[in-house]
Amino acid sequence: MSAVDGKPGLRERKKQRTHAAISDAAIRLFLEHGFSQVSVAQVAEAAEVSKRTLFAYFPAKEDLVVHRLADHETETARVVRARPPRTAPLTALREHFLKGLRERDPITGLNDLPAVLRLTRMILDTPSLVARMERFKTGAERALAQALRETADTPELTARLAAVQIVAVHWALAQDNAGRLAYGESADERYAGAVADTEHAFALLENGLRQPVPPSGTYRPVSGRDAPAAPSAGSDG
Amino acid sequence: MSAVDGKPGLRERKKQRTHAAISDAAIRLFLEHGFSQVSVAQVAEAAEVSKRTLFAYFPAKEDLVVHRLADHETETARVVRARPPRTAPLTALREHFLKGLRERDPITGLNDLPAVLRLTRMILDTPSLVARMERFKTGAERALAQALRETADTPELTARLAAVQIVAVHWALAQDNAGRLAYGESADERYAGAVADTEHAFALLENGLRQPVPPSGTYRPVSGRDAPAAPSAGSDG
DNA sequence: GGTAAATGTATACCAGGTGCAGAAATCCTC
DNA sequence: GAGGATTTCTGCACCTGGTATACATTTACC
Repeated sequence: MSAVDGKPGLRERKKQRTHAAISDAAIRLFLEHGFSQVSVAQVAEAAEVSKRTLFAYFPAKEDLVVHRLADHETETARVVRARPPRTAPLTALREHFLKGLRERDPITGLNDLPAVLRLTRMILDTPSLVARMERFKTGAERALAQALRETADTPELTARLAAVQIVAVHWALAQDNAGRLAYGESADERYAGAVADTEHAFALLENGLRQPVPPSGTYRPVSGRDAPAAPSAGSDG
Repeated sequence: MSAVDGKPGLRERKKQRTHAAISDAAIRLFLEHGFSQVSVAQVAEAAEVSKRTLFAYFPAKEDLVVHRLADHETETARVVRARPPRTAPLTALREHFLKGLRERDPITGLNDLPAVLRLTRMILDTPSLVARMERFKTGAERALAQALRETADTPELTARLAAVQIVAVHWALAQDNAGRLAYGESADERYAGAVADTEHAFALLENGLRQPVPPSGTYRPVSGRDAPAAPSAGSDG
């Protein structure tokens, strides 16, 4: 017929449409009735596809949900690789995370659009989905460690250790934000605190856990609180 | 009958015996044929128990393997709580991990008894078992964060961040050791390197990632070496 | 010794996931 | 266009992990 289309080819386009159709049906059903309440057979039926085909597109039920987050697996590594010259990896990562907060990137846990909120909630409430996210963490650690080795001349072990710390902190920050939003706080309300916590967390990464870290310029050694003077901004206290 | 026995009670003893019987049969079969090659029905049959009873003792197949590591979930938290007065949590944790290395505690990855080695290998090679271990990590993080809050007056967020970093580093060190032993190195050969890496890792935790740590020995942070004088001892290079 | 509670068993069942053989669609070539 | 090669989809049977039900057995307690 008309060879107007550029490259993709009908087969390829159809595959993408099927992929999207299955994913959409799955998310819709899961959000409506809960992840464990919906069987893959029901998802397949809703997507007008056989169960066998569904598993050809998604290796497991959990992937119907988390495949959208797969891109983030290499995000930190990409940020480190793409950082401006003479910039420390940690600096680039902090700026990137702060940008994510500003833009309410769901990966930071600071997006309160109803759909995002419910999805986040569902993931955090479903052990098997959390487990799948952990696997992403592992992948992110590996990719980040490699990026540190290749672009910052970080020795093997140091790169690995730095990577696991950084990924763990990222995840903890995001989970903290998500938890607060799930609890009812709005993204705008949470924003200032999220920024303060992020700065705090990266300061901890940079300076170590040895002594309490100065929250914002003023250094308080051992007075017991490393939270800022205005307690409502950060989350400690 | 004879009320000779002290406290346990027959029922209790029988339960413990059944528990052990199931676990032993499982480990034996898994080591012999591989985790995924053995069905829970086979384990139940080998333990002379019904499948239903097996699941009454172990909530999931993976628990047949990892239940022996359940105690370690709260280990770091206990170490922090039991530390001597005026000792920093990190110091206590470092000493404890070093002690584990000396004693070839399997949790450090530095035990090369054939049985331990094969079990470690099996766990690391089986995704679902690794996932189960990750859940232990999460539990360990929570417990450690609480211990830090309660015994070191660490503020909420700081405690959480410190906990995830510490647990991640522990795990990374252990996995590195286990990986090397699985690769053929002996525990005794690895010991010096493991100690050096541990010191390096804890120095990183204490002092932060700020200044790139020198590849070999020129940089001495505060006290003594965080990288050994002989570069071949550690793992960076 | 008898009885209630706990524990174990057999059976059937559900859901996730895979293997297989064949139907159907797409692609490529003429 | 027609035809065959190739890929994809489907229906089906099947396996395994895990659970619900209903019934038997053991243990503890009086």
